[in-house]
Amino acid sequence: MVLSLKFSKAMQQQYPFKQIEAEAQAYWETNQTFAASENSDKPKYYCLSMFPYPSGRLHMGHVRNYTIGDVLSRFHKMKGFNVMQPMGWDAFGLPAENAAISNKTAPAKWTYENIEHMKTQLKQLGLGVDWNREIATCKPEYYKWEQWLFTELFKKGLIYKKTATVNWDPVDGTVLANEQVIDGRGWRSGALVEKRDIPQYFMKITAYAEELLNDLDKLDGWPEQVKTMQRNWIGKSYGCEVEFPLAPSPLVGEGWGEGEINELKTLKVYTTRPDTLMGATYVAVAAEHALATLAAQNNPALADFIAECKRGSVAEADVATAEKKGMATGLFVTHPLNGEQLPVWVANYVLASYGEGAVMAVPAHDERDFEFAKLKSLPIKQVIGRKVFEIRNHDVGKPILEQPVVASSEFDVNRWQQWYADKENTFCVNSGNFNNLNFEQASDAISSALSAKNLGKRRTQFRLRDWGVSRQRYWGCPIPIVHCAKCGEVPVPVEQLPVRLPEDVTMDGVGSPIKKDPHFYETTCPTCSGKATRETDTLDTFFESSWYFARYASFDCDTAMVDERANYWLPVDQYVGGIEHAILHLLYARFFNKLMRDVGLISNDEPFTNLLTQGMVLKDGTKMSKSKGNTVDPQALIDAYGADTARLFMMFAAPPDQSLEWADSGVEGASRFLKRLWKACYEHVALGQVEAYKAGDLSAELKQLRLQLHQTIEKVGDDYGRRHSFNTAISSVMELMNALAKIEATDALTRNVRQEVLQNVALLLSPIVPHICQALWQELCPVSHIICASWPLSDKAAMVQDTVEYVIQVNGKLRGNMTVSREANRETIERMAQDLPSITKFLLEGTSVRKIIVVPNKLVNLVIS
RNA sequence: GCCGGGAUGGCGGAAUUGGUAGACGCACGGGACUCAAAAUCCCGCGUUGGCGACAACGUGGGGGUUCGAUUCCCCCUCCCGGCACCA
Repeated sequence: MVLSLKFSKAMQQQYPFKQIEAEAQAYWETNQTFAASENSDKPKYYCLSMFPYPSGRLHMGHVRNYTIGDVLSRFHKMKGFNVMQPMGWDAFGLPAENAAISNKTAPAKWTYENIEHMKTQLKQLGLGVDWNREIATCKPEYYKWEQWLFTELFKKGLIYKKTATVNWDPVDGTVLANEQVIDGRGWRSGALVEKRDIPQYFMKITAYAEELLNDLDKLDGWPEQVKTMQRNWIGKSYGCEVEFPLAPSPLVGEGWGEGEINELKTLKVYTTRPDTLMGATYVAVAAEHALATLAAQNNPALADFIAECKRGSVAEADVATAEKKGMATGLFVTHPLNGEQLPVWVANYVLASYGEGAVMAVPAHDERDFEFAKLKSLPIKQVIGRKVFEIRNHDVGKPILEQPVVASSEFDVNRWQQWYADKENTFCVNSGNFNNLNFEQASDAISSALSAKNLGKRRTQFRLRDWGVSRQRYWGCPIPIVHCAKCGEVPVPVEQLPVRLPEDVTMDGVGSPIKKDPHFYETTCPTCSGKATRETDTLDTFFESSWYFARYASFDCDTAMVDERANYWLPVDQYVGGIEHAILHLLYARFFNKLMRDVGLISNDEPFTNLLTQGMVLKDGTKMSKSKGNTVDPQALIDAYGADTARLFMMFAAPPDQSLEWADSGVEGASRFLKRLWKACYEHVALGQVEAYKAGDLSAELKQLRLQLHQTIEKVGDDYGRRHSFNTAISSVMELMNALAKIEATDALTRNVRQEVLQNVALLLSPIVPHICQALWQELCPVSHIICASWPLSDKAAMVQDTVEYVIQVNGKLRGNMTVSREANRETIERMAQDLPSITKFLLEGTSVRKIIVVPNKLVNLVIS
């Protein structure tokens, strides 16, 4: 009685979320509950969510991402793992520069203020994060080490310099990001954007293409869709290099055969379809191709056309969707096998950055070549045929005509293109010696014929290109190179690192401040001590986010990029982040992991064992993002309902990997559920403390409740651990609470069962709504603390059922159901099904049961006619 | 354009290995409580026909495989993500 008084006083009738959440968060902070240590007997579990860009305020995507990571972290802690969940800031980037210009502040100041604010917000969410390990990529202690890695890779030749094309705003005189080009114009100036070549540093990611591709097979814990996207991005293909000798031409006049033309005796192309070589009717080169430049020398019209092609953004989506344009160069090449003269065209649909920047065009079979050939009235020659199949009712797909269709009187290019895609059932036609060979045979024969003439050879090609890491921007990590007139490009020695980025700058909107700051760029050569200049470009911000996962393990190490603790924590056991990072970020991080392995820093091959790609949070059908200005501020949600409601709603609204369309309604439902849960515990505790059910004869109703409880324990564990299906976990706990609410009795045994249910509900929900569960546990089990509790085990004995429900179908339609003893044999089940009153009416005279399908413990289907 | 996804009631979603379509929640309608309202609790809620029992239809559209398809196969439409300098 004394106890009951105490509890009814301590526990308020209303659900006081503000007080509960503040108390729980203070408890975790005081007790350093989530501080991770390498000294543990438990298996380690490194749970990492993609760190945020400090844009100013938390958005719903962050709430979703970090709640998912937190649920998994807390669940694994309960399952007995030594958990580390760190947090940090992807702090360099373009938005800070834009904000600095419009707010007349320095990017550093803006960034640090945002970090402070967002950190407060993240703490309000109640994440089980080890904040001791917090990192910000804009701090010299962090970027010092990527500068060091840069110099090491530079010395190894894995970083090199070459020219690359950027978007150039001729009015502002600046390089534009693809995002800053709107409909081919600069977003501030409105000027038509031009493509411009500038020298830049590149990382040789192509040297790792094969391994990056092959190791995808090891990543069983990654979604298939992400691995497929990466495979296609790396794009390994088996094809053939073909050389088309250049025919002499009056257009190039005196220059022909001399000087640079000597290097252009042939036009080299790469094709994945050597079997169609005999169908090539022209060749096309990109506007950037050397042959285009050469042909334009004495051809002003062509020079104008090339200039036109060089207008607009460099983004591949823009290039690939542009209206097809082309111009003949007046040059011809010789077909390497049949000797025909083929015209050389400059075409805007040829990508300069893939293969050789030139293609052989087979308009009969390739859609883009066809469209271009039609536009320019170029010849079209069919070289692939297919056996014709006549489809009759009972012998579908059996070939009845063995003759190929060589030429169609009607122009049926659609069919030809289908045959091109079908490498299995097609063969060459109109191809001289190669007629009747299939794809494999023709590809081999044609490649051999080319090799014999020294005009081509088999080749493996990757679509993946080396990674350009130079940015002509201020708010990024300075590239640690010194340019010396005598010694060339000199990497900054480790003792002179970091090359610090000055933080006290004024952004005037025209170029990077460090490019105009002699204090920054004037220096001496580390090798000869002569006058020299610093590189003023900074690194792509993907550089920082490609290795942060390793730094969390060695967050305070000041002697190396990472230390031996990295090998304890790595690889990350669970990585959680947006699907929009499926290719670039995840590929670069995998690449860096291998680079760090190869310089001896870590030993694992892959950084992320399991990957959960969360779907986008959408608003009005489009991605919620600051740049689109359609964000919903989660702060209002937390203020009005508390973090637990926000967390519960985000987890309940959609499965984590699906996109989630934001809707304000629905939050109320989450809040109502927590209030009901609170009330149920309040009413229970108010009657005095009891033990959870251990033994005793239960009514059918209580047996049923315990059955549901223990089924729910199993389901929720499976939903968290294996399925990552948080929404269904929540709904099954809701169902359990609905069942509990129907039981009103307050006798001792009922109260024991109710205690058991409520205790377990607190445990099951604590990964999702940790604050309220901690408060409820204090009332339900005041002698222990929920943060130390293990994941509950289900009681197998409670789950034994002696009957099974069967569904009865007639011809696949639901017509009845029945309860059958678990021991019933098949004959009994079949007979019982046919004897059901709801079934007998379908078994009238004139019908007969043709077949009975029995799916054990599920259904019976009577097939009648 | 290319690569990868998605589409289920008025809405978010469930159906885990081809086996009861619509769990759970929201919204809505009705009722209880209240002077009244809010909150809370109870009941109903795919569409069509029927007083009803019930029946037919129904998972973006079209075809196919199967005793049985939201689930597998083929074709199409629309929407979303990525496309190398947004992060």
